[in-house]
Amino acid sequence: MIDSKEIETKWQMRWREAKAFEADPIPQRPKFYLTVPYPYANAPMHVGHGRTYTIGDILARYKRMQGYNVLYPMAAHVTGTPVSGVANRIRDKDPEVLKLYRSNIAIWRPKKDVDTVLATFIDPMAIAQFFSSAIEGDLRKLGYSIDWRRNFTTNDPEYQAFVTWQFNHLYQLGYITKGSYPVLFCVNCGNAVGEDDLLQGEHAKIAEFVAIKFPFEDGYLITATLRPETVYGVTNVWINPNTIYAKIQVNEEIWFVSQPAVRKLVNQRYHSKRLDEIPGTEFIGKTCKSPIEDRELLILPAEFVDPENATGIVYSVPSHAPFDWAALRDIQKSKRALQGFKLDFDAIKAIDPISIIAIEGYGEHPAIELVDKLKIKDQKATTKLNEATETLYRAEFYEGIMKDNTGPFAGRKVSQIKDDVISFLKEQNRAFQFFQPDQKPVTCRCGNDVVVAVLPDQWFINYGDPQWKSQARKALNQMFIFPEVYRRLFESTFDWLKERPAARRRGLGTRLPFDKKWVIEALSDSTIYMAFYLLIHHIRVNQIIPQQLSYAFFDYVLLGKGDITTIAEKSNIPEETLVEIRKEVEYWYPNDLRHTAVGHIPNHLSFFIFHHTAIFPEKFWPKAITLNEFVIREGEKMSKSKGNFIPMAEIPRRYGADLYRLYISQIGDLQSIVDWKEKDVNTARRRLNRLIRIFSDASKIPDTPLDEIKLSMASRWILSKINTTIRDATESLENFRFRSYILQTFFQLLNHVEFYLRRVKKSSSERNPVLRYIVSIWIKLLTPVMPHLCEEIWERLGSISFVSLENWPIPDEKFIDENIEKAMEVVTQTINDIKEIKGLLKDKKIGTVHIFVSPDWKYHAFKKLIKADAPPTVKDLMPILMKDAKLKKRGKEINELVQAIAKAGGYWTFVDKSTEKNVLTENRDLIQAETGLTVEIQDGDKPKKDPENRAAKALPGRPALFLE
RNA sequence: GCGGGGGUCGCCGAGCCAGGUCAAAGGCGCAGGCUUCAGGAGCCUGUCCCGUAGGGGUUCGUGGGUUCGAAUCCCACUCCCCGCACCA
Repeated sequence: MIDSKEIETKWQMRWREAKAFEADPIPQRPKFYLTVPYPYANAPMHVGHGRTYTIGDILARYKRMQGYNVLYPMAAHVTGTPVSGVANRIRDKDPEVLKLYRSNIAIWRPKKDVDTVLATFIDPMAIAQFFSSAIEGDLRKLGYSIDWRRNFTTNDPEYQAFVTWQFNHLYQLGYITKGSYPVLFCVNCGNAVGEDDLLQGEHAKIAEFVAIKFPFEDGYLITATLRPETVYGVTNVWINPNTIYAKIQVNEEIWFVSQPAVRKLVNQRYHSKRLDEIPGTEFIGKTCKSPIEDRELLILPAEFVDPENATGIVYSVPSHAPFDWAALRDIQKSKRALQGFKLDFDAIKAIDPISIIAIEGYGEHPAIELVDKLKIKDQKATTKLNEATETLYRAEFYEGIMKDNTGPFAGRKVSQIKDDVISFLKEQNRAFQFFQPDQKPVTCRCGNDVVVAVLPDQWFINYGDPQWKSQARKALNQMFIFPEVYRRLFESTFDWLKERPAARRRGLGTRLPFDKKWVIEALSDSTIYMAFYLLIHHIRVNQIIPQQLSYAFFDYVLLGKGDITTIAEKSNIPEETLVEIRKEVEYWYPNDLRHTAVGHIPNHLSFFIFHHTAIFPEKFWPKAITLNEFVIREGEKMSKSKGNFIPMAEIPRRYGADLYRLYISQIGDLQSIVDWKEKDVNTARRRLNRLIRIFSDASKIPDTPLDEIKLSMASRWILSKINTTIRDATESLENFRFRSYILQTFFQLLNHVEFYLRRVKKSSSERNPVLRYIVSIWIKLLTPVMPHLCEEIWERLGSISFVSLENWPIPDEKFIDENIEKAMEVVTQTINDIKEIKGLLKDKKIGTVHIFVSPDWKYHAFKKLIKADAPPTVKDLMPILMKDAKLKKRGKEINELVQAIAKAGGYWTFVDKSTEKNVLTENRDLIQAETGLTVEIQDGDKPKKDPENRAAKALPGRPALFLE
């Protein structure tokens, strides 16, 4: 028997010792350069991650067997905040993180060593190194044919030199821009915060308000809104009487805002001097001016105004804002609400809502309608008011049209003028952008509230550059994308891609060469790294230090630019070395295929294309992308916290690499999200065990040439099957149909071979040689999926080479016999028919089945019809046969025949008469065994026994039956 | 909302691009049988409904349409999932 764990280790060692997958340029051989994403090295990978790598490896191995020189490299991504975040939290002794990382380390290390390793994790690079090498071990144990010499991490100084070079290029090309940018920010930590840094509100986004200035006394009331277009409908301003406001000086202006808003403004680059504190009540009853039409507006009290929200001052648009209407109605209704304020009740009663947006389905004042409809009592009914606000906002934004009283915007759709309104107001110095988190509370891990800060000198990569974009589109159009449905996703991504912030103030990574305060962000440093795999082992072998990796070095080796003598002198790298590296690049590049996850389309893969077109000449642009969806487990997303996480490291022990590879690659089409089900893995395991049994039996059979043996129909059938399977499997793999490939080469072929072995007696002289022939081909077909088992059997069959490096099989045409395959289908179909009839006759005792092969003339008729290639309808087919004088006299029978074809909608499988008769006769035993009946095969033209006159009903491929 | 994808016989999931042999692969589950000391092991059979002759009926989100013929093509509707930018 075969111990899968043992053979996996054995062959992994052999491959390693023989450097079987270390790929160097071989000029006379065609190359295939395949990449998959490097994993992020801050956590263990799980069974789902291996889907992409397995599919990549199947392809790599297939291409290698097809004669390509294949390079399949791997590295580790460590850039950004995750790794450094973990290090920080371990340094801070965060108990949750300590626990998590203890269990992570325990996956690979004995219990006694865990704390020692954990102690090193205060250094981010220790984490990166640990996981990077752990992941390498995991991937090796799955038998991936990776060239590990080229492994690196993205924080290695050599890689940083490469990224530096790339960004210098982008900068020179003018693709790097600078501007201000709002981010979630923790004032206490003095840093931007990401999802990982948040204690509460981890999915918070930034909401963009428009602050609008309402002239008031010696300055402005600063209101804030999400709907600046409503400023035309303002009737008054709301102030919370129960809070204290601040009077501040910003530049040359005086602003009034709530106290919490002052801090927000500071973070958003509005530095202020605090002049005074003013109770809300002091504003009430005074007036301010509307920002654009210069109308007098009364300042009124409203409790719904939250000083913590936005600027703490709200302008009122009762016609379109439910809150405003509810509050206005409250004070118009009752004088009592105004007690303690110096307010003219009549003036308040005189306030009329101003309608400025027309919208179908609503009347003059939509907010009033909604407040009435939802039976909102007063301004304290926050839940209902929020609901009404959202409904109305949505409706007005997408369907609303500005009315005539809205100046330059009259007649236009709300959704289309929003930006124009903002710039219109800005031009008149009446507005500015104002940000805050879109939810509350949002707190940093340090415990402080998170605010929005505007960073003044953020660096962007400008994917919106029209020339760059059209280059990228050109590249995309030339690329092969599979599954093809995803091309549209690329196209729409390219459409909306614009400026993208490309650097941060923290985390691991490479510093921006032209502004060293900034660290290049994790997606931006991973766009053309496929090229780096071609350099790194040369850099190491030649002991080139990072300082030698100048701009000119990369320009020469990657782009072929510059004078080699000068570069060699300046960098102190010998000319021969430079030439060798350059040759490596010219040989392997471009990347022939990138296989990765669908989720990368809107970011990494798009950047991958953009950056290649920016940096490299067209001949180095990537050729193809294939994609797969992710993996869930028993219907749920896998995550460490849910406890439903199967670490990749456990695969060899729990399943074995070959079984894993088999299961994960056939579980679903690339474009489906697949579900890892333990039951299904087991099914695959059972099938695999059957295969192993057959393989190991076959490996004991001495090699005997097949041409010395007389072959039965059964043997000819299975020999044909294996050869047509080569053809079909090759076609499947050429078209990236991995699932079909495995169905054909594993599940179906296994069924066929078992069927064959059941039918051919052990003692028969043809059985063993045929089996051995089949297995010797079969191994090769399966090597890409289950390389360990196949190597083992290959060796046992007496070969000294690696089957991984053997040639992919080519179908042997002399064995392909479609007639026999079809004939067997006729047999199977006949068996099924007999079973069905037998089932229906369960009351009667049946002992014998008479099988009548169709009369001659019907085969002739069939051939005639097929040759005519007419639609399978009675009116099309009849004339064809009626033209034939011999057939014409069988008018009635012809009609029946044609009816049958028309009903079936075409022709079923059939063979010529003698084949049909032979195959039924040869398989008499089989039919008898399957049906439990004695089988009599008769010729429909001269039946010996046919009491019910069935022979005449037989059709080609569908013999008539009589059971008695 | 915008953009992308999808609703298939209990469940998962092929098929749809290239309409006919599709009651629609395969797996899981379920049922029956065999094997076994026993078994959550293995093997075989069945699994939309009806049927004492290989047949018939009704199905592929809903409603229309094109066609001799539609799960597959067209139109409308409906429901679900994902992405929308600093988490990689």
